[in-house]
Amino acid sequence: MAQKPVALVDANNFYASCERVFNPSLRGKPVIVLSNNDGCVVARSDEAKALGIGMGVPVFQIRDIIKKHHVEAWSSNYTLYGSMSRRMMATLETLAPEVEPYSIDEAFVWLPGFSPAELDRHAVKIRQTVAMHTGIPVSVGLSQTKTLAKLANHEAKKNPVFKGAGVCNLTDFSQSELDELLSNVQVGDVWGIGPRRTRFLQQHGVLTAYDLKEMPDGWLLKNLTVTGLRTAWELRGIPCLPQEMTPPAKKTIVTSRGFGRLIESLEELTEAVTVYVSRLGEKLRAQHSVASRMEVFINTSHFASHGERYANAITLRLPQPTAYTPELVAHARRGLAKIYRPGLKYQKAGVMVLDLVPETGRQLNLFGEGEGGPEIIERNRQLMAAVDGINKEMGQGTLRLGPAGTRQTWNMRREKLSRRYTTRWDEILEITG
DNA sequence: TCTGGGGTCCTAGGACCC
DNA sequence: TCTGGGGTCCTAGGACCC
Repeated sequence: MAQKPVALVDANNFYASCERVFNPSLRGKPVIVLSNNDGCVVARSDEAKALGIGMGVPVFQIRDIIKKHHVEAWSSNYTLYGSMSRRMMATLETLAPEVEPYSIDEAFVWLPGFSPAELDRHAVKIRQTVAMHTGIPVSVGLSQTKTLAKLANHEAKKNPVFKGAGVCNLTDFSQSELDELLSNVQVGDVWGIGPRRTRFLQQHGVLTAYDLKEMPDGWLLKNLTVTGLRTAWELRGIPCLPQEMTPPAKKTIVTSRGFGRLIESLEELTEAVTVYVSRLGEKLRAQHSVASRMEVFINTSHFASHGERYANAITLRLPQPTAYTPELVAHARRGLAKIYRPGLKYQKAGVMVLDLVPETGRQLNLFGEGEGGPEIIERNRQLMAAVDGINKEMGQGTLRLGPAGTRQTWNMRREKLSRRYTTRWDEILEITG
């Protein structure tokens, strides 16, 4: 039976490419994008990779390279990247009926009924159209399963045979040609095989994707659980991973940040947690969910050479499922006060909501007292909808709860932030002649 | 001085029940 | 020495992904 070909379309060096789209002077130069607080490298242009700058390295360790080679180091600008991602996905939607966005910079695209030759042409068209509409370069990998499409995409980026075209189409490979290619792929480069399993597999003589594919099912199940077994089947061309056209609602949502400087007082921690909970409430309401449980966590620095190390978390069961920010804030503050210890220098705080249920499906506490009443819940829901609407239109944080504080001197460092070219009128690209 | 943030799935083990 | 057999629910931790 003929299977449905799937393409993995993945942007090249996405964040660095986004910065270049609006700042052409960065083209041809080594560019890196930094994590929050300008801590680590999270994206690198090809030129930066060629300088030996690794993924995830702390910036302070590569100061010399940055200076010597005039590396352009930019703070991450997720507002910009999110907007560029939506443009990219919208473009893909025009090129194929079945698109599954997988992460901010990649999507699975199903192309039912295409012959291998048509797939080649369509992959080229995808690359050209995305480049034309967004300015972002992408690579395309094609095969019969998601895992093989991922692997093909990796080949399109790394293997000299495919790199020039930026496309690797495995759909017309014979089994022996495919085996040949798989035996040149390190087992650790297979999607789903992380550092831990790579080490384990190598110890057992399983060195390549081909070796993994050929292992007996019983051995795979016993040593790599059912997830490893699925990976091997996918390498054999048997789809085991579902096609998810509409993203399922999230089951947990987290908002957490490291601070721009260490903070000690409960007042400032409370201020930060209040801001995070407000953001969390927005995310929760955006997917029309309410939360039944909440976790609050704080910690000091892992790396502090002085000062005591401390990390703690508390889980609260909410009296009834809610997405009403003032209620979430009240619970978060209560939890924070319980785990706060004075005299420590805190580096990070975060809030998570768990056991999310659909807003419409919640159990209303019909006979509960006061704040639980259905009319009040409905009024609060409308209030939040109004606040979210205003913030969406006027910019995040335009309207917020008073006690969140306005100084926020603990906010993260972003020393070299590009403008929000695509989402803010006052920061739109200017053409000067 | 300086080390990201946000998710999912799977399994094992304990508490508790009949 | 030996000490039921299920079943459910919950949590913690591991492993992986971007």
